[in-house]
Amino acid sequence: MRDSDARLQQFADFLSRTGLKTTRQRRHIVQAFFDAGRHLTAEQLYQQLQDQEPGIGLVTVYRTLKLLREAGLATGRQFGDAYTRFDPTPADRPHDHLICVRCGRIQEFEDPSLYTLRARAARRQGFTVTEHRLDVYGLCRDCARLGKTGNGRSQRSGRTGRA
Amino acid sequence: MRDSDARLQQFADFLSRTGLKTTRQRRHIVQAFFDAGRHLTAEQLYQQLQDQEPGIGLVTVYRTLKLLREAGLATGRQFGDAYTRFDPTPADRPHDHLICVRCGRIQEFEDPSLYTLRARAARRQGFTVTEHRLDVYGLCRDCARLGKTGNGRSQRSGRTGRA
DNA sequence: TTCCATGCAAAGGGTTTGCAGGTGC
DNA sequence: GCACCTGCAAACCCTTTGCATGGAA
Repeated sequence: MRDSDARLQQFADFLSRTGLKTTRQRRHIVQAFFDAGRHLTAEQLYQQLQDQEPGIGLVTVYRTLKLLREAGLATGRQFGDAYTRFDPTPADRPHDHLICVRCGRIQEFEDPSLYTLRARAARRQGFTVTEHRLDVYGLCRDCARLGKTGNGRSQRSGRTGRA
Repeated sequence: MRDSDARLQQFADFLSRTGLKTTRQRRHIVQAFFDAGRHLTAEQLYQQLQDQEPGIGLVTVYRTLKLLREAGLATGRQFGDAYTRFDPTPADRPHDHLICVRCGRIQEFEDPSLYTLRARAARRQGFTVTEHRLDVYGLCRDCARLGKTGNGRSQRSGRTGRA
């Protein structure tokens, strides 16, 4: 049984629990979402679906992703560009991101000591932590190498670029 | 001499260096920006300017903030909502944020060990770090207290809320 | 006097919503 | 059969851009 089948079941449970319905489109979207890679935008997921099940609207993809978030099965993130990117949760352990500012590549990492750090910061200011988001920007190995051999500039697109 | 005067001078230098002009509007916007608090949206800065110097357009505020970023004097950040928020840089030491998911309050903190952490994560994957962004979400002291006495729900507005 | 800057209105662009017809349950 | 769902088009909303007028150097 594929991993996505278990997730699909969880989502179905959420739907019936909430009085909503399990439709053909929702099944396809959720399955594609959990089978797909990480950090997908709604648009990318939509494109991917077109190949296997044309006729599913982008709007329905957005609506289903919203439900997935409400069900606690997906997380939305925003990096430098205009898009919201989605990750399955808690598919794996929580993780943070290294983002290459040149090619846009996104890699993940995990560091338990971050939990100590965030708890310490929060305690000092009377905060109660529920979650965090750490994005580390820089150059990936390949782009750093290119930089040394004197190559060009960023290839990113974002509308509201960072700093 | 106000802190903002020094910054204003830096900005003026940037402008002339780049072949751009120091205008009345830019002076007002930059001064207001450096005199104001942190994490302001373009809209908030615009509102603040209306009081002291009506007739400055929101568009000009956006354009000036963009120049400030290019000059390295401002940084844009995006938290959960749809807005880009701006901070003077490098006014103080770099810092990260605690965001109350209930009332939207934003507090700052700084933890040097984060630099060790991010360097370690990057090294493992061959990344070269240039900067990072850590947002910790939770409840501020006041909202946590309200929560215990059984009060209502979030007051945030965001269009593309997180997870 | 020459560009650059401003302000208005309109366009961009990702995401959400209204509505008429379709479909789980 | 009653809600809920879908897909289209249109609306939203923050941000950017086009254009004609105004202003710095």
